[in-house]
Formats: sequence, structure tokens, C-alpha cells
Amino acid sequence: MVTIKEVAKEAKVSISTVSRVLNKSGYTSEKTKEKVLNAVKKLNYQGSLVAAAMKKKQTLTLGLIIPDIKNIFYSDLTRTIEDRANSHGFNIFLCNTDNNLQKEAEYIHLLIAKGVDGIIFSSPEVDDGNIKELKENYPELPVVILGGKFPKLILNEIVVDNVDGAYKAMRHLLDLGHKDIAFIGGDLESYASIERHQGYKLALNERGVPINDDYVIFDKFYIQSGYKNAMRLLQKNDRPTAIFAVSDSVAVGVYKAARELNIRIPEQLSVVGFDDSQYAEILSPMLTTIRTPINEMGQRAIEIMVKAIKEKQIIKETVLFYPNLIERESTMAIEAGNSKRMT
Amino acid sequence: MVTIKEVAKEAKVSISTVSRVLNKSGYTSEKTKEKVLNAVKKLNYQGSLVAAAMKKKQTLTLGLIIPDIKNIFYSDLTRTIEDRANSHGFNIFLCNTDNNLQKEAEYIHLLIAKGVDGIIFSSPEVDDGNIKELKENYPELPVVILGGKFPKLILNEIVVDNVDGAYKAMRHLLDLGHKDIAFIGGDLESYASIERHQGYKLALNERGVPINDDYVIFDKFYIQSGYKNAMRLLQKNDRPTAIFAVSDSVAVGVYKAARELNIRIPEQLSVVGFDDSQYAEILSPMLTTIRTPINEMGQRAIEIMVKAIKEKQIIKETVLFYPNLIERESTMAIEAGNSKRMT
DNA sequence: CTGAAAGCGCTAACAG
DNA sequence: CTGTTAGCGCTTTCAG
Repeated sequence: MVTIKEVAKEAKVSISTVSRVLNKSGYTSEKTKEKVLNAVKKLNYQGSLVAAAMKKKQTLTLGLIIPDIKNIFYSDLTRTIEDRANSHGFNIFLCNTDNNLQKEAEYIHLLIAKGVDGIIFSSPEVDDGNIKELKENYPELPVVILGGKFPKLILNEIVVDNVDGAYKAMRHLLDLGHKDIAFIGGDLESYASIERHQGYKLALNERGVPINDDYVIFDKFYIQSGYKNAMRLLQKNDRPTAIFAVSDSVAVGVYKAARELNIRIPEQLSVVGFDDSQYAEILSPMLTTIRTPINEMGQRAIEIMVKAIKEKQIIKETVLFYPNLIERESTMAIEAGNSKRMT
Repeated sequence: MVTIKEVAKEAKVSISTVSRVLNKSGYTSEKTKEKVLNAVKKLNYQGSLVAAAMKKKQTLTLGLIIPDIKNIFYSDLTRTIEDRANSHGFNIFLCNTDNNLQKEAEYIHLLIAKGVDGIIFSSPEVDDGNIKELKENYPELPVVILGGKFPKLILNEIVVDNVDGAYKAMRHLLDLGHKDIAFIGGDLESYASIERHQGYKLALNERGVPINDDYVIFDKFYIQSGYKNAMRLLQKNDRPTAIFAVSDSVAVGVYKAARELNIRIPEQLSVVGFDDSQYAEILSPMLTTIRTPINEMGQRAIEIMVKAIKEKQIIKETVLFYPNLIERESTMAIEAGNSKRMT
């Protein structure tokens, strides 16, 4: 590992001069600049960002805390975030917590110890004490939260209007004549679950459709839980004619259950998902879903983060996205064939 | 940000003593230990790993270079790698290159500058000059390659026997009576593509089945390319009765094409994938595929990496995994219905 | 068992 | 325009 000292010796200048030309800070004559650059090339010098970080108190790295990269929503999100961060010169520490608050706390400590310049959280729990504690202990550290709400804390939030999204999904189903619509939710502690359930109820109430408690389920954001719960739902005597899944992943599970039970989508069962992840177009029939603008969200997250780091002032910024319905092939008007009696 | 100095003052000891008790190095009396720990707690001290890194020349971080986290194979792999690394106290810098060598080179430099303790590459190109250059410039840096072969370089390799895997896939298809079997490959510069194609030819030759050049395609490891090429293949007059896809992702594209063309899997078309990713069980019918032991590979990668870092000696270690056929629902004997004339 | 001191590699005043 | 110097926060001999 060659250091700045050796470069200085090779170029016959002082280390500060080397530092200057490499950082393009301060004045340096063309001639010395050239000498330095030549020495750098000759020795194949690669400056140590860790030493620089120590001085500048800037590591040029960000922590990204998500539940699980295997979940398609987070891999899509992580990709844009990493891309954007990289284009601003930042690297990303990837942290998978499985929504485990203990694990999350450990990661937070580690990230702080490693001197990250900011932390991005995606989909925190509703009652996430770690974030509150983090902000209390390190009020200066820029934080952006994707899909969480902490009105009392000075941190940045990127949210999507889940209630609105769910409402749009439900209105679509109701417009198609469905009345027996089930909701398969995710964790009861997540914003996404809670708010999408609110949108579900809102639309139903608005149309005066009574809510059937048996049709409302909260479980996990996994394919497996979509499968399990759809199996149960679709084997009832009064099975629903439509299912609104809290996420595309859950919808994938619903498809699997329907296929096993020989229930055709969309003829015998309409389904709408949420996220418009990669899955939506892969499924057959292609999934009608609510589009969460993942790329835009990731982009904004980094923009806000970078701005916060550069300006060194901690303010609260909130950006809200409105999701839209993407109509594909998984829904159908009930008169056109959808019926619980058709099996 | 409270420093070790303040802790020392609070505990009324020297900073070296604080360092000692925090690192559990050297002797310290129970009493001073307690004093220090109390001060740490009181001040909510969090040691700076970047300062420590500078002294110890160990950042406790690893670089992970992959093509794209959105690709299910890499998100599955990344998850195990991150988990395992974390359990050894390491963090991961995630780097997506899209197989762009220029981008890869930039990431490598950045990782070096940030002082990573090792770099893990997944699925490098066959002719990856960056890795050679890296090893020349930093022979001491531990490197592990997943799915690549650099016999001349002193680095660790985790490989799966792709030829064997493809051979098993093909034998399965041939045993079912198929003769018109297409191969949809990925990038021609990737080991996976090349070797799986070798296995394809090997099996065909062994059974004396002539190879139809029209049935062999190389493109990308994307769903989209599976789709595009299957569309073409399946609209030929002499369309294949089976398709061996180079990866599960590509198989997903094949499914999509088949569905659009109203070709039933497995009755009219058998398909086998490769990887046994999350997709395999999601698809309907569930995909018969070759299982790449992703978790085991990730685990071994970290084990070897950690060992290399700890022992500070650079040796070449190679581990080979044999993939196996996982029979599910996407293949069928040709007599039982599979026929190119049945459309 | 504990403290003083040197120094990791770099940056940033401050002189010159 | 360039060199000297003082640290950044920590670990680690080396004395005591």
C-alpha cells in the first residue's frame, strides 16, 4: 500500500502539495501538478479514503436498512438507491433486518461506529424506537425514511399515499361489480398494511358494502403468506370473488393458491396487487396492481440525503407520492363470468 | 460525537486504559474496568471504527461486486453473503456493475481506497482484466470469486460444475424422449453460459442426437431475453418440444412466451431452468430446474474470506459444488402429449 | 496493572 | 505557489 508520503518523495514535493493536486484544492503550478501526477501514476498510488474520512469526518458512505433484499420490492429499491448514491460518490452498506428491531439496533450502532454520513431506512415498523433513539443520540445525522412516518422527529420522509392507492384498487374492483372482496395484508405493525387496509375500508364504506371480517387478514409480506391465506379464503363456502393483496409478492401467493384449487384468474377470481414490482408482468395473467414509484422514491431519497449532507443542516423534508392503478389482466367484471358459484 | 478522550476523563483513567477494556486486550483490574464501562454508558460512547481501522489496517468491511441485485439469483446470493459476513462482524459494500467492466474497475478502485478487507466477485466475465490487474496491484488483498475461473491467479474460487448441471438437465429431457431441445443461453462472455452450453452439447452427443444450430441461442440472463427468444423459437415450423433455459429468470420469459402463444407447459413444451431460485416454485407449473446451492456457496465464500483475512496468508482455495436436478412440474414425457404438431 | 507517547495516512490552516 | 505543522480518534509498544 503506497502512501502519500512516498508519492511526495517520488515527486520531490511536500505531501501537502500532493494532497492539493489530488484534491484540486488551492493553487498549484502546472509543472508541480504534472510531477505529482506522474509520481502517482508511476507508483500506482491510490489515496486512502479512510484516512481522509478521519480528517474530514466524511466517509462518503451511507447505510441502507431494509427488511430483506430477497423481497423483490427491496431489491428494486436498493438498486436505484445504490445507483444514485454511487453517482454522487457514495457507497452503500447493505443491512437486512428481517424487521427485527434488535437486529436493526445493532446495525444502527455499527453504522454509526463506521461513521456513515447518513442512514436510509425503508419500511420501518410503526413503533420503531430505534429511529427515535437514533435521532435523540445523533440529531445531526441525516436520516431519510422511506414509507414510514415520524411526525415528531426531524428527519426526511418519502411516503406513498397508501390509503389512496388501496382506495384506487378497491374502486376498480367495485366498479367491476365485485362485492365480496378480501384483503390479504402484511404485518400489522407496518404502515403499508395498516394504511392499505384503511383504503380498503374506505372504498367499501363509500359504496355501502358491508365489511366481512372473515375477508380481512393480516399476516406477512411473503409469497408464502399470500398462498396460505388465499388457500383458506378460497376454500370457504362463501369465497370472495376478488382479492386485494397488500403487495405483489402476496399476490403471487394468491395466484399459486388459485391455480392449485383450479380457480381461474380473472374469470373466477379477480386479483389486484400493490407495488408494480417485477412480478406484475411475469405472472400469468399479468397482474393488475397499484404502482408504487420505486425508482422515483429511491432517487428522491438520495437527493435529499446528499443535500442534507452537503448543507449540513438538519431540516425535515417530506415528499409524498400518489400511486396509480395499472390495469393489466387479472381483473374482470363480475357479470362477465366471475362468480363464486362457478367452480 | 463523544471520543475516547472524554471517556478517559470521565472515568479518570488514561485513554489507553479505556482502549484496553473496550477491546478486552491486556490486563485491567475489575475496578477500573467498571469505572470505564460506567463512563461509556453515561456518555453513550460509541467508538469510531474508522479511527480504529486506520491503526489496525482493518475496516471490517467487504466489497461485493455483482451484476445486478434485481436479478433474483444475486439477491438470493447477496442475502446469505450479507448475513454470514455480518455474523463475522463484517459489513458489505454493495456494487452493481451490470457486467460493465468500466464500472467494475471504478468500483474496485473505490473499494481499495476505502480500505475493504477483501472483495467478493460474483459471475465475472470470462476475460475479466480487472481481476487480473487487481491481483497484480494488490496481491495481498483476499479475493473470492463465485462462478469464475482464474487458474493463474492466487485467489479463491467457488464454482459449480455447470457442465454437469446442464448435462443432468439434458439427460432428464432426453430420458423423457425429447430430441428437439433448444438451449437459450445468456451472455456469451459468461462462464455460466459457456459451460452450460457445453453440458447441453455433451448430452446430445452422447445420445447421438444431432445438434440443430437454430436451437442454440445466446443472449442475456434476463427474463426479457428468455421471452424474446422463446417467442421466436416457438413460432418456427419445427419448434422444439423442450427448452433448456440457462437460468430460472430466462425460464420465466419462456413461460410468458408459451402462454402468449397458447402452448401448454408441460403438455406441449417441457422446460427446465437453472439455479432453483425463488422463481422456480412461483411459476405455474412449478419449474423443474437445476439447483445451484446458493446458500452454501455464499456461506463458503465468507468462510474462506474470513479465514484469509485472519490468517493473513494468501493461498488459492477452490471449492466445487455439484448441482442437482429438482424435478417439479414443467417437464413431461414426449409420448404423454408433448408434440410439436399438437398446437 | 496503568500511563505516556508515537503514529496510522491524510487534510488544512498557517507561514513563508 | 509550496512546505511545515498540528491534529482527526484510536491502538500499541514501552516504561514504570
